[in-house]
Amino acid sequence: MNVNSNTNRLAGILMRYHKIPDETIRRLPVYLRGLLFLSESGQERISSRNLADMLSVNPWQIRKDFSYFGDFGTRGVGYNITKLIKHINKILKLNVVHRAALVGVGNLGTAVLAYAGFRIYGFDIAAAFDINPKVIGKKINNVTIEDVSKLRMLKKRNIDIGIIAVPRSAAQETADALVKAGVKGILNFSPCYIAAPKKVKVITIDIAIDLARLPYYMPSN
Amino acid sequence: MNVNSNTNRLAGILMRYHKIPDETIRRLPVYLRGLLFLSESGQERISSRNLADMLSVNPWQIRKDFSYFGDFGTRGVGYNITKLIKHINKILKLNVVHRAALVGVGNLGTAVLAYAGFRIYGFDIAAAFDINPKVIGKKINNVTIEDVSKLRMLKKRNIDIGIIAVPRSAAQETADALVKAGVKGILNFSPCYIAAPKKVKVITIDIAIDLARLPYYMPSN
DNA sequence: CTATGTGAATTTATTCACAGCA
DNA sequence: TGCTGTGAATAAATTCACATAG
Repeated sequence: MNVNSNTNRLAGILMRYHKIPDETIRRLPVYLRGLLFLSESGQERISSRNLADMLSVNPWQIRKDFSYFGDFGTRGVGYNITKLIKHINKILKLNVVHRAALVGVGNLGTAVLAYAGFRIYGFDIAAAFDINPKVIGKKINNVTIEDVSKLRMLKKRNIDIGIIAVPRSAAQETADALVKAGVKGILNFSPCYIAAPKKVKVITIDIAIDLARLPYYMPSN
Repeated sequence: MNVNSNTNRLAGILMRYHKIPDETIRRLPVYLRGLLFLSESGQERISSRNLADMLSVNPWQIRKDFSYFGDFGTRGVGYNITKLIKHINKILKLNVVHRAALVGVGNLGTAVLAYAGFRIYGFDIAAAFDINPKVIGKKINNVTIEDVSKLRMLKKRNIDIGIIAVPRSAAQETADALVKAGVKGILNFSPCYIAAPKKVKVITIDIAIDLARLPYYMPSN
């Protein structure tokens, strides 16, 4: 009993030590984007202050965020950009290519399929599905659109992420199918809550909801 | 001087009293979406618990959020849905129609223009601009695409929101043009920071950045 | 002398527990 | 009795200040 309670306490301390704030995880991709930009332009080092100015955030926020993972920088010098990119990629598990399947190739789906911005984070949209016979067989961005009934065994095809871009009424069943096919994460563009097993992470992006809080912050005259 | 300091203190107290957490503002559109859905299906009342279950959040979070604005509900009964919708719309300043101008009618821009989800919050994309002669003059969703050089005097056209869906390299100049034309808020889809005067609120949506934190939360096996 | 890394202080947000009203 | 509304308690995130390393 004493042993147990000690073990639990220890586990608690270790977990607490390793616990990364969600807000930090949310910011890491932003830092990464900036760092990749700097890397492309050939820069080798950067200080927290300069990176902060560039991204319009606070330097101490950046240092605090990085400090959760160990010593990335060199005191008096700054951060080595290449090294930092590698570190962040590893933390976010972006150091391996993630293959994704898109479901729903309408206006938004097409935009997603054509969007180049995913590649810098190591994402590859490797498959696309739709229910509309008119678009099935078509090729967009080197991806041939398949019948949605073929949506299974994604795990076998090395696909671990699903992207939902279907109408709201079909969103949940699409999610269910994706889970069944073995994806471990879902990016949902439908304006609704998606239920999924705990082991599958769902992130919902609702463009309208972000727009909806804009007027609140706009001056009235 | 004494008077001044008292006034300031009073203003401070009043402002503190009225200060709404940003996180609450972020959640209001989510509640609103759920309530609109309920309203459509004819329901009249709902309790914080039922709404919470529906949206997969906590009841006390909902009650706390609403409590910043006064008494919306009836103890022992719940909330009147219609009344609540009106209240939230007013808080978010969605009780007037907001006309928006879209700049950049590529894949993403087209999807935005075709997206019906904005309407429930009272948004109306009233104008669209592009630089490509091939699309200028075309009509999508009843909006005729204009030459981007015509992008000015949006205020005169009663447009107060700008939506940026151009390549990153043109994002900042587009924002500058929108500000000059008199918009008070900008929704930016370009993967970069946008500088704007303080009086203009900018909200950036970078789809890739949201996707980028998905693998972190996905189980490794 | 410069810029990181981190405990401590502060601020902000969430959760709880229950008084108070229908 | 049922459900809201809200102070108080807790937890989380941000900001600060400075010791520390190059």
